[in-house]
Amino acid sequence: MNPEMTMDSIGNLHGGLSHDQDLMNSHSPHHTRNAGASLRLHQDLAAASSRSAMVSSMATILDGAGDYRTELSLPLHHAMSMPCDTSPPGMGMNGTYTTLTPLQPLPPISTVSDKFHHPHHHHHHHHQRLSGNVSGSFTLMRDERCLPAMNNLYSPYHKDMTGMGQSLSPLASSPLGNGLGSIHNTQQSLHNYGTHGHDKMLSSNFDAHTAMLARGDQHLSRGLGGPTAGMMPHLNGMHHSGHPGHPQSHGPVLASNRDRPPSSSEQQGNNSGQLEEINTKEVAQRITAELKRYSIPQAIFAQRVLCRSQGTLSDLLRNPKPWSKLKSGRETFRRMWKWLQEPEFQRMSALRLYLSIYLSIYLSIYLSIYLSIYLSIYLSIYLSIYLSIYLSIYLSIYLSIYLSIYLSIYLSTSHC
DNA sequence: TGCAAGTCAATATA
DNA sequence: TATATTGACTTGCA
Repeated sequence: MNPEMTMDSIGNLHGGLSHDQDLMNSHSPHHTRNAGASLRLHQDLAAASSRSAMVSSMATILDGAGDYRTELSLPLHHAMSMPCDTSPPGMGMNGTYTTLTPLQPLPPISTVSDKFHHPHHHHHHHHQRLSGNVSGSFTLMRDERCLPAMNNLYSPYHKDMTGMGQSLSPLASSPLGNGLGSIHNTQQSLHNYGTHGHDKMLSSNFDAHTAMLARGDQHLSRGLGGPTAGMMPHLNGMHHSGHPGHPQSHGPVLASNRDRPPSSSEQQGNNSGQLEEINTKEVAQRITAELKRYSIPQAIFAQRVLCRSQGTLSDLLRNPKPWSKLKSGRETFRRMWKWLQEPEFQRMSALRLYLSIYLSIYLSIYLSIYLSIYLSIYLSIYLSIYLSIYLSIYLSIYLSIYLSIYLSIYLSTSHC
């Protein structure tokens, strides 16, 4: 895996944003039910956009997938089962609970802080994005979309994060520009390829990849801070948090905690402190919107991307805790965030691969059962008919012969 | 040892 | 059928 390729999106974590603390604080610690109006906005925007071929095929696949929930634990392809099977003694293996067992500890994002101001990184990150966003990430996702791979994404984190925020952060102009802007742009792009009603997964795959190639300039412009750079969520505003024209209070996904006193736990965990904090509410809203947009069931996303249960994901999406209150749960939000940063085709390819494997297993099982039942019924009917005809003919011949002989003998004797 | 965080699986609900 | 809720459990920390 090419570390730089995988980190292009992560690098976008650095932007001129701040944490929308008011929104975060509006949540009760655990079960405040206020998915609320802002989420509705995302959903409305999602509904306004026509679906791409990828979307329709995803929905088709998912609709036809049947009871995938019961199949999620099947030992599928190694790449698919790896996320949760490779966990140390945890819930999936021995029945005991282990918090975050599938998750490997990530190097703190903040650990890149020492490189952050390095002018060298600042000048070179454009090239890194060029290679990573187009080809590198593709290679990654085809083969290692599982969570360990995702975790591995974070090891090059340190290197590629550097300097990202400097060029990107000024582009972050609005919260919608972060998340929904991305959604809209990509949606429109994909729509150009998906207006012919593709029903098959393969065609969808092709379209998605074609669209990705066609959108290469778009991705590049994202990385280079072009007009579409607002698509990328803002990251911590280490360098541009003070931009006068870009207030930070409009829902950044990532925000700097520079302005707030670091908690004791953060001081313990990171010498440099946690430089960026994910706007969990924003991430939750965007994930919700994306899942709805692509008709991705929570169960699939939770299992495949987060290695969590559907209930956990649902709770996190509906009741995101403020970043400052999260502990190990930050990892889950990081994964959501990372997923959001990936190009659509990467997201979908992972899920699609998963579904295709599932469908193959499902169909094989279904066909085997169907054929066995069909053949048994067919054979039973065939044999019954065959035997009945055979027996009737045999008996009739046997009886006729027997009777004729018997009658001839009887008549001969009686005549005498 | 108690508490909070995080998660799961079962169940309820839309 | 997908999503929301809930109780029970593990883990980590003070």
